[in-house]
Amino acid sequence: MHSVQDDDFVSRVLGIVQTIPPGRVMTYGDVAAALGSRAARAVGQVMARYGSDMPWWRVVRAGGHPPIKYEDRALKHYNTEGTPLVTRTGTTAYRVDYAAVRWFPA
DNA sequence: GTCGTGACAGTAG
DNA sequence: ACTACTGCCACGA
Repeated sequence: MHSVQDDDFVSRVLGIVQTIPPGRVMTYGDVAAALGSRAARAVGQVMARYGSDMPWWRVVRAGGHPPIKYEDRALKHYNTEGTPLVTRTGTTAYRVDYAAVRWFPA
């Protein structure tokens, strides 16, 4: 029978994002890989359009950085959820402790 | 069916 | 650390 999230790429991406537990993160590439695709960019597009209603901050780039235009907002969420961050003194940007919080859907 | 776009990834300088 | 270029895939016009 048909699962709800098998309809389109969009629904599947959203489904994956919602499975990411608090304090954990996944890269765009990993989300795409979880779908069996390499469309990391397409995942970003979906988030930009439909991510408004979901924990988009739990999806980060390969380097561990959140979306470039939303780093401020993401930081607030990380701080709230207790997501381990790695900061370098003298650098403006931070990154999540990717190795420690990396999550892959079961 | 073609073109342009993008909350990306990886490599090179 | 940074920017620049290329490759990749899905979507809208």
